[in-house]
Amino acid sequence: MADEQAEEIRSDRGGEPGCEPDGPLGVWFAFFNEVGILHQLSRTLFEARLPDGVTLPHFSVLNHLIRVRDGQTPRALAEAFQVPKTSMTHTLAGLEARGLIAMRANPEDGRSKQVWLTEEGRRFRNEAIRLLSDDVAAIASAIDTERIAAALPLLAEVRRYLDENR
Amino acid sequence: MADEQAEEIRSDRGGEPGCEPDGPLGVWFAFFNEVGILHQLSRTLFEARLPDGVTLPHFSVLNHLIRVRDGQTPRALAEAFQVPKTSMTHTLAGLEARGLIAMRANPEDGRSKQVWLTEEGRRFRNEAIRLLSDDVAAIASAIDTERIAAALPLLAEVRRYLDENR
DNA sequence: TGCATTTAGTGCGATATCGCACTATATAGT
DNA sequence: ACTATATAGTGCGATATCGCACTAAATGCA
Repeated sequence: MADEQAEEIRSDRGGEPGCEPDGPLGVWFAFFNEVGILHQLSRTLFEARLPDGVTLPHFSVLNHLIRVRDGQTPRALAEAFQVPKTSMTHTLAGLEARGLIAMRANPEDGRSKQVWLTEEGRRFRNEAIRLLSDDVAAIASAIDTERIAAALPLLAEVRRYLDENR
Repeated sequence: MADEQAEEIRSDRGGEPGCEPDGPLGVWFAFFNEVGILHQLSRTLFEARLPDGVTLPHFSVLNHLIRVRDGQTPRALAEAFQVPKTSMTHTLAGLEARGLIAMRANPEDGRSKQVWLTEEGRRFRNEAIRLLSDDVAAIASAIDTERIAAALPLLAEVRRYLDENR
């Protein structure tokens, strides 16, 4: 399995014009392929550790509200995670149903709401971090975190480019 | 938006034990966050270019059958992309309905099938590459592809680790 | 050889994702 | 001030994702 994917990534068949994305294009296709698989794997891992019914988008929103700023609008959150508004609406509904957030009218915009963490939401997020820590620590001890840290700016650059050119 | 995410990634709040994943753990959380967003952005971009109803998983399977090997089993494909069997079953059903693949009994295993590209499937995949090329080329001209190529082995390493330790 | 256990693919149903269209509100231009 | 246009959030419905359970076939062990 992993060998087949590695073969796909390493293969350099060249030759057929227009059929095989090689050179720079091939690199980028491989990159996005890796991203897709990494996303799949990490989401599966994280959701296995979170309580039943709690998804990665749930946790990510809670984490974002804590790390970045509480009281953000659904629109801002949707943009932060690059998901459609309706997807974010659905995610927030799940969080609100669990009492982890509260949605209140946005005093600066009559069309809008602000998403606020509840005390339960804060506790929940901290507990989630604890639940995820062992696995993440295991990854950190198996793979050189310095290299990941060094790669982050590049990933952010790609993200920014895609965001600004969509 | 991008600034908020950048702030999240760069922030190093330190201090509260057990509440904030910092140091190596924080780096990994940031990494997986980037991966999730990149996946979202790339999927949206690619699916916007593909014909209506054709998803990234559809294209990815076709591409995989061409680049790696035709005639693979549903199980092998599900493993390659790290998706559940039932998800792959659904994806393949969509491809077969469009006449892009044919599923035939696997002569080596009575329980199994093999997924074969049709001529239409090959043509379709080549056309899809063409449809995606302009955007990917634009990305390649904006961001140093060498750096992406240099990062690929690291991404593959993370993928391999997650795959082997799930 | 017989049988317990495992596995491949899928039917089925629940939930997540997300586009379309809409209402209410904000913004921009005259 | 008025109005055309844009925007925030969501109802609704279609499709994708995926777990559970199952049947049929394969594998491993005594």
